[in-house]
Amino acid sequence: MVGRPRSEESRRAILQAALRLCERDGYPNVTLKAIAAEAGTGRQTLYRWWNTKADVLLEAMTAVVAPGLPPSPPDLGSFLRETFALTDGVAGRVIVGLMAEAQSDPDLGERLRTRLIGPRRAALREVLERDSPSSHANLDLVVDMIFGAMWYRLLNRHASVDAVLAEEITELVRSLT
Amino acid sequence: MVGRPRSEESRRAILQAALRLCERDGYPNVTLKAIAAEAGTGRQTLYRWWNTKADVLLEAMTAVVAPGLPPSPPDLGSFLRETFALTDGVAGRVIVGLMAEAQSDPDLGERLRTRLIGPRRAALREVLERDSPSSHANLDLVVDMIFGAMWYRLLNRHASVDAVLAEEITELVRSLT
Amino acid sequence: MVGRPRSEESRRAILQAALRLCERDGYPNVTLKAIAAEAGTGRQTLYRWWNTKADVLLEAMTAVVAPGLPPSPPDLGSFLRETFALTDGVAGRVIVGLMAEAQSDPDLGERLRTRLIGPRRAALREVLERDSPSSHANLDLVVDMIFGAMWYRLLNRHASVDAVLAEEITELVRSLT
Amino acid sequence: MVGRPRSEESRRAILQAALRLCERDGYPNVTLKAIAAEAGTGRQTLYRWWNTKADVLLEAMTAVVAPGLPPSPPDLGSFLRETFALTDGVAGRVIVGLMAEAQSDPDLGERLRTRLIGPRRAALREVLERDSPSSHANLDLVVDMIFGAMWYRLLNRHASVDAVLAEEITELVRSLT
DNA sequence: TTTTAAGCGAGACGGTACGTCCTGTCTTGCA
DNA sequence: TGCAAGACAGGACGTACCGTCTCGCTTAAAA
Repeated sequence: MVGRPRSEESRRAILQAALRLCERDGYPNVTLKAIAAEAGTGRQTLYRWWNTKADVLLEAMTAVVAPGLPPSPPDLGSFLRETFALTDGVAGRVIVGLMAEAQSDPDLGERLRTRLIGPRRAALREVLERDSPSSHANLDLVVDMIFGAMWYRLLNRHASVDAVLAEEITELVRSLT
Repeated sequence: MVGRPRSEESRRAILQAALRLCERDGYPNVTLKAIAAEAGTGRQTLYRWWNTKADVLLEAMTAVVAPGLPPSPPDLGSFLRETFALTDGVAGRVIVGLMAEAQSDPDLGERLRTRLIGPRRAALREVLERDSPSSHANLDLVVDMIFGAMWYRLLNRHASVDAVLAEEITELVRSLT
Repeated sequence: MVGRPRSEESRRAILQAALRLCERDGYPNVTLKAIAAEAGTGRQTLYRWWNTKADVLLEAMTAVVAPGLPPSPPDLGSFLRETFALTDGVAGRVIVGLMAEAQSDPDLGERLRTRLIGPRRAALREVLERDSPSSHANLDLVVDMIFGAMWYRLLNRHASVDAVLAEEITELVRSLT
Repeated sequence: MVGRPRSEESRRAILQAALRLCERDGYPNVTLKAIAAEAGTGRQTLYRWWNTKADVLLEAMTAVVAPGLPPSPPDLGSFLRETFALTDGVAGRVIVGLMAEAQSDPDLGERLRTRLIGPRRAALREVLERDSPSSHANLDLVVDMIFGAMWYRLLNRHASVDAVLAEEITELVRSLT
């Protein structure tokens, strides 16, 4: 038997409620109970489709972040500017929260790499290959150092992740040529 | 009047128990209750001297990590090799857990920067100034990119933080000259 | 919407566990934690339906004591014999514990009077009115002195509350005629 | 060797602090910790001389109540009036609290009977023997019923323990003659 | 006069119950 | 069969009090 189909309305309500609460309370202070309450949905409905808070927000992120990214990546400067712009606001807080949670949940780490981090690495690689052919030798290292600087600042908050950083990195990479 | 002095024995037992449990269960799965039980101490004793799990482990880290670091930093290669070596084992797991927790606890973030991250940044800066004078222009950016690569790999686990990475970074920095 | 209904099974398990522990350890040594554990129930389930240990045992008493009492009270002698018989065993210990606790909890005192003590007073009054019409003048005082003697002995334990006491009181009341 | 003698000042401070807190917070809400703090004394000093809260207050009562009682008991009416007058205020609350606590502490019950309840029973007996010789037959029962009515009202609070009650009891006892 | 042993206020110690919160599962009736 | 509601067992949270244990300091009788 088939029964009643899944409520698309509930799904959207849950994802939006999750983002709203992350914005208001910060990722780690959000609970599944609160998400369900905020979404006006039953708790079981949430557990039926996702297993953890991280699952919910990972889906919310892919639904939100993906559209905001350039389909065919332009030059390094714009790529970094656009990427860094996305880390401002909820998205940044959530993705940092997911990364933090992944430290104790290897499966989540795997999904994070596959669905969020990996594609961004590939995109940066592509841009670098096209834009700065000389750095080919250690391309992966350069990718690590660029995104590393971003993550390091996002986590440690000793400096901001903004257009200035994009410009400085672009210049430094150009000097590698 | 003075009252009974703090038990140094309990203090050490708690710090060691905390590290032991982090090694066994992973930072986020450790509870203050379990630390007290493992240390054979009362729960109130723990709360008397620390407020949170993060406080306990921050103190454990400064007590453990500090002695393992070179007092006067040598050349860049050895500095990175020794630094990266420390991230292997419990210390790495704990410091990543602390960083994750700091995302929702600004005060912890501040203490982390002051007591752990900041001093390491200063040390790396010093090494770079002495070792690679040409990179002075963007010294802070270079520091961000080096430690960024380390953090990025520690968190995302797409590659290891080891002597090979130290070597590759050293070479790349030399090419900036 | 309705939600899952209350578990009648848990309710009974808690009431019985409470009585069992009172019998084993004595009313004041029973804790809500231990009741929940003994009943195999969660602590929150207990707090959902009752606020205090006294509430649990007040309900347990009304469920246990009420059925053991004569519906239409017979002559004074049998009334006292049956009433005194109930004070033997757990019921006596629990009701004394409740009375003791009511000294620091006025609301509990009120509930005790309404649900346990008051009805017994009314019943004794009725018996006296029918059985010893001459004592009408100070009926409330006589009630106080009869039940007072019972409580005084239950609390101070200088003598037992048994059929002998019932007989002696009956004779003395008859002599008031 | 002898060492420093006990501080009589601390002893008095503790007893007074205990009574003060009983008046303010009610016997069961008073803790030994709070008594020590209120008395400005160390906690160990308290434990050195008494074992429990009940011990402290039992001593406070005998020191306070005893002087307030008639050395050679007069007629029944005045005896009851004076006795009932003592139950008003802290003394009543404390003695009820002690009686409540004695339910779970047989040793305390024994001390209570020996030092407080027993002497009062003996005094009432003596008064009755002199004042109402006819009730000799069941003297103990009459004592139980008189003090019982008092205790019953003190505990259940359905009526006050005052001069009116003293008068009513006196009349009723006279009618037994 | 000096010892010396006990009492003193202060307050940390290991332990345990408190009442609250969230987790993941379950059981209702309605759609 | 999905869904909102909400009760269920379980377990960590941070707080309070318990009775015990050191501290450094009095205090007064014994040496």
